Amino acid sequence: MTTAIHIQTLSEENYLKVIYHLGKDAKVKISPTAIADALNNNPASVVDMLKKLVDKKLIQYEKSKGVRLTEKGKKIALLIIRKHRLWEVFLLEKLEYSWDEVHEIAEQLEHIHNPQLADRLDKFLGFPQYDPHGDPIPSASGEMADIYKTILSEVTEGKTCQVVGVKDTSSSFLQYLKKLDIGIGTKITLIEKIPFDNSVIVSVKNGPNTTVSKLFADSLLVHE
Amino acid sequence: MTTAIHIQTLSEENYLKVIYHLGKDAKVKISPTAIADALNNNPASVVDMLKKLVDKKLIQYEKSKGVRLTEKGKKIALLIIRKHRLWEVFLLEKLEYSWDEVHEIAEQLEHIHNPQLADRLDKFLGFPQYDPHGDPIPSASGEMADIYKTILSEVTEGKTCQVVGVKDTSSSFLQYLKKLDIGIGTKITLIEKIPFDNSVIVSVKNGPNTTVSKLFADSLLVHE
DNA sequence: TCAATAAATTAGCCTTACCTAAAAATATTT
DNA sequence: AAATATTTTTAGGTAAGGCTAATTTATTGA
Repeated sequence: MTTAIHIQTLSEENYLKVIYHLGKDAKVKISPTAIADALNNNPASVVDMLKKLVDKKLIQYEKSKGVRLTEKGKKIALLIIRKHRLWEVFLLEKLEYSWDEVHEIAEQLEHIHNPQLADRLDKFLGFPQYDPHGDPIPSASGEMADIYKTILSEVTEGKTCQVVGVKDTSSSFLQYLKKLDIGIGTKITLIEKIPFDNSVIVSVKNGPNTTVSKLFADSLLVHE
Repeated sequence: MTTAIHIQTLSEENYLKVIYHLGKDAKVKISPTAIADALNNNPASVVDMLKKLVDKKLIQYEKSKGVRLTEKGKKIALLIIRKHRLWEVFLLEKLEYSWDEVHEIAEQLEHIHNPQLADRLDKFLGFPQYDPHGDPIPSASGEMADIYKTILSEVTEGKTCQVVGVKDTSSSFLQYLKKLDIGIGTKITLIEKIPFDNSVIVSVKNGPNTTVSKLFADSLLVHE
């Protein structure tokens, strides 16, 4: 049976995406209010839309259990997230946008509909596993790798990690990164943590040791 | 004075684009009915929208003169056309879509908003001058080259031209093109036209002479 | 347990961008 | 110039997807 993914409206897609994300990072009940907060709109509007999504069999909704995506809804949500993250990689790597600019544009691009688009983009980009914020890109079949990213300051002494993103996108931080020659994919070895002020001694690209502050180490997202 | 290009709705952008195109290929009066035909909607709806566009100073409308774009409206229309054609190049060259698939996806992509997007895409693609249908890509400043494209059968004997697109996107035609090793940018020299059946003798990439039918020569778009 | 508070829902409105049907204005023919 | 046809415009309506305000239902905690 071919479960054709019918085209959703932009608004429906945003609801599915938000519901997916809310369901991810906590096993809590997903309420209309939570969705309204995430979408920056009104709970009353959410209730309307939830009815529509239930009718379309994209979600299940019982006051007791809150909102849950159906398999169909989850599939669509994951495809949107897949497209979002792939486009982010494209914008950063090919169009030279910066980390803090890609998200907003990807919010628009994720809604472009075409059956082959995600897979072709994926191939063109060389099947990236993570987006510029270090979040995993769902596979064509809708599987998503675990998120291993942490902040540099939590890496074990002696371990080498790879930069996947930043938590701070201020230009002063980004300029400092540039000065240290750190970008996405850069390998950093954590040499030692200094207990006194929690600063961290690292080696960038196996180069000479450098000391960075706790603030810095807290702002850099890495994969171990 | 910075004439900020305010964001238009998708619908407004489509009106501006259609009005631009209608104004291009004929010096005729652009009427609500003509616009309705082009957009596949109702003249009554068009009249509504024309009022809105007049209010926004994107068009001028007098029953006597019909609709005309203001400078502001023209600027926006050209930017949308620029994005459309750049995305078409991207889809064809980078994502390996075929000539007949790119238009529909570009119809969506042309509405992605970001101040730097068109220019960055342009640079990434190597500043292409024409899209896969042989239509000129407006420059960043909103200038558009003339359209020199014609069909192969109208090329002068002895002249060499370059393939810019196809008029027929049937798979039988596309397969035949593949067999003849003809793609976008391929150089073809028109050796001789046969009066009897209007077939045409050509040399592809300065290779051996081949004879193609009038139907074929009418279906291939080229630049002289 | 029962008030107090918070969340969910309903009811009624708004805007956008369409629609149809009818009326008004223009064009075209004869 | 009148009659006919065509366009344009007006009037009133619809579906999406928001909104506020009021009501109902749950939750909490005293």
